[in-house]
Amino acid sequence: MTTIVWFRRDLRLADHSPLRMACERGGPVLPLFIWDPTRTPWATGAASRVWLHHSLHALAQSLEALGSRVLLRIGPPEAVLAALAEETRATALVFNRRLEPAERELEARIARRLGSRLDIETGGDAVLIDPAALHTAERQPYRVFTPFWRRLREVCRPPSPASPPRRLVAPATWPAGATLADLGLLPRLGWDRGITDSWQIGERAAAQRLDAFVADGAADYAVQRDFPGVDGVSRLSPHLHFGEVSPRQVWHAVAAHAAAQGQMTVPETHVAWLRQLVWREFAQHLLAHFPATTDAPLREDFAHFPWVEDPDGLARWQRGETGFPIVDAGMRELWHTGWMHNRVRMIVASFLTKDLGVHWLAGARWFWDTLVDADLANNTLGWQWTAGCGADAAPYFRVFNPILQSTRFDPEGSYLRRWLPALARLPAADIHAPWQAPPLTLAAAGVRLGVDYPAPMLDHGAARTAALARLKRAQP
DNA sequence: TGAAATGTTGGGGCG
DNA sequence: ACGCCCCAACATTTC
Repeated sequence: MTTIVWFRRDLRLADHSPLRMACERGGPVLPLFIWDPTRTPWATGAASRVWLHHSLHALAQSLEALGSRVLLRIGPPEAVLAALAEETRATALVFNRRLEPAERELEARIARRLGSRLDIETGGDAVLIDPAALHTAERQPYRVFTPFWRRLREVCRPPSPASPPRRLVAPATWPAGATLADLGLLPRLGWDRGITDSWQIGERAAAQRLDAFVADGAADYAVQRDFPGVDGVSRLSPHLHFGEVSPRQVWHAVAAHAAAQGQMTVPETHVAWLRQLVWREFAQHLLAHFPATTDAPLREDFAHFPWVEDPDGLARWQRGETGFPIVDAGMRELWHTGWMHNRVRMIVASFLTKDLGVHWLAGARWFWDTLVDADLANNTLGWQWTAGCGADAAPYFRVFNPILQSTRFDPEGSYLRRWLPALARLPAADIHAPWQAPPLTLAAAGVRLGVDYPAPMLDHGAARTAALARLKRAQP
């Protein structure tokens, strides 16, 4: 009668459909997490592994508080599940579906291999609304965000989140499993301090962050969200990626906040933030409909685009040594914390794909390895959007000016100073483009260009012209 | 969720 | 007083 609950990117107990299904079936519940080190492509990146380690630790503690555990196993999921079903004489398997191409193929293999032996039931907690349930009047998938958003607001009525189970029936005997350390998720060299210092990981921390932001931060989100030097965004993305909180819970937290203030609808102040949650939804739907876009451009006219081969440029971008402060600050924030403000993500992505002309996949792979919120759907959408080859993509001529963006969105230079201490003593007027600062100002601030901080690696005006020429040629 | 080039307007300095 | 020019501010077009 045992039901296996296979945890994937849904590392929480509240509002967890498979867990609820398992409880309703009665009988023992066997929570399971599988780590597959052989997994390719888009194997979990290094920063994400750090997060995963701590999130699994938190999940294990929560389950222990319910008199249960999480069983850890290592290997290809279909083999692990088959062996475990055999060992435990389990009768059912429940899990949440995922929308990434490799995960959907995996689910299909599991259904073929185990469907006759196990009662398999799945949940769709990864999204607010199933991709098949939201389409244009011509029954096509949406490729443009705004109509997607409008339609979703009309039809999407996600059910109220479920409470976590109060207790779980444990199996009579626990099968042998791996320890968390056996998974080898933490790096040998201790570079993960920046991540663990920057984040509280796990379901409880996610709930606290959500509650705090809905109560205090969301009202100012529309105006604050573009300023990376201001604490104006929720930073919920890694929690959402690992399913420490579900999109449904976010949706309802906003609605509940409105109701508590006597409003029937979502307050206008919070709409801008929900809109971002729906960008995540849009990305998931796009990936479900266009699975090849993780590695190939959605727009066919980009199939043979002349990307520039520039390993040195790529390396300088990765290390935050381009000489453009806003770009370097972003790349250093990423390296240190595993996260980057979204405005700055757009700026650095534009710099890589337009100024340097480097293939968007190189950027996508770097983000994949270094972001704690690395999410295949979001990452694919974001990079293709910036490069101009994706859904609802930026028009080819949209090239961010890193100096202008910096002056506009970090006018005092507070973000730059935080991540580029070498420039901290420069006045606001000179910090965005230090190579244009008067020599006396540089000297007074203790900045020797090329020594304390790099000289700019290129001329943005010339790079922009070259990018426009490349891009214009690629247009249909 | 862009930026630069180009066009237009109107206030103010100045001869 | 008047016309001229400059240029900031804003609008429009173009890439």
